[in-house]
Amino acid sequence: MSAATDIDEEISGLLAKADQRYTTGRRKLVRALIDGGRPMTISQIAEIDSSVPQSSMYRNLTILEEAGAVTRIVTSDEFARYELAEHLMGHHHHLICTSCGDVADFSLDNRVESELDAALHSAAATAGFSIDAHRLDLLGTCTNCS
Amino acid sequence: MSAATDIDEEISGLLAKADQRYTTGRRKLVRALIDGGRPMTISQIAEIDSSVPQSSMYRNLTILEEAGAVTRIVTSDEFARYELAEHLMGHHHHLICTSCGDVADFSLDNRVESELDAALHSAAATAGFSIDAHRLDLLGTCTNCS
DNA sequence: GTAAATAATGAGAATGATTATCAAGTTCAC
DNA sequence: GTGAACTTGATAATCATTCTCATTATTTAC
Repeated sequence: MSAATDIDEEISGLLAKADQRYTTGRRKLVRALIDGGRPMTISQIAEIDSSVPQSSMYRNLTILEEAGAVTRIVTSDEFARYELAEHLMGHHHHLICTSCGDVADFSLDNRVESELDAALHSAAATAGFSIDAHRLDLLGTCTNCS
Repeated sequence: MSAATDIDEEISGLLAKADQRYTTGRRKLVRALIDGGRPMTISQIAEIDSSVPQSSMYRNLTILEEAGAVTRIVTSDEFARYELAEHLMGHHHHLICTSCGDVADFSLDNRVESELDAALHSAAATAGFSIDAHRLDLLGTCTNCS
């Protein structure tokens, strides 16, 4: 778990590599993502920092995603959600509430995670599929909704 | 793995329970999903059976989903995909090609699957989250694209 | 420093998958 | 067979997201 400053530095580097600047608007988005602490929709990010116009949010979240600093996730509802990329957050998974749509993070312990990885690699090999990442979500009901 | 006839019968029952008829158009959709053998977009289904108008596809796939016969899955591209529900297909996971967007099915062996389930239930319990299902996808490159 | 060059911003228009509408066609109950 | 209730399909409407472009901010060259 890095301090916010370290994250900023890393993102600054990622953007530089992509020939992009780490502007004030982009810093605000990153700050909001850190503060939110879970994958957030555009409007949830706006609730945290309403000073960033919507069109800039979309544009800059896309740029941050292309630079590898942010991940865009699509659940089952109609809104995309954004969170800091896995190498900034640590590997984790999502609890998706099918009632309110909200998403929270959780992780599995390393033993389970690596057994799973082994099984996934062997399954992928059989199918001739080359793995970049895996994605594991739980669908159910969160504390607020139950 | 049930024969097509058994699937039809089961779907007929699911629709009846939802006060819906198993009409010709809905049968065609189910047939196309069986024939496709993987989660398909609206236009991929139309390639298999072009006799069903687009508005009916959307409407009836939604009805089939509400009846529990079909699952709608959203990956990262802009098109939703549909497949037969898990209790008709068997529990499985998805290989999602980040290059062409296509999705294929695979399964893990039962030992891994039940260890995973145990780990997931304990993680969910900690978060006070009640699990309905889990969803595990591999992101990478399929044989066609590599 | 200053001015030209280049990039980022923000307001609003455009796009496109999906959903809603509604007149016409089907099916069911009696 | 008739009428009520449901389904269909063509088209219009919706709305998250993307694009456009004039304005503003930042960098670079001198």
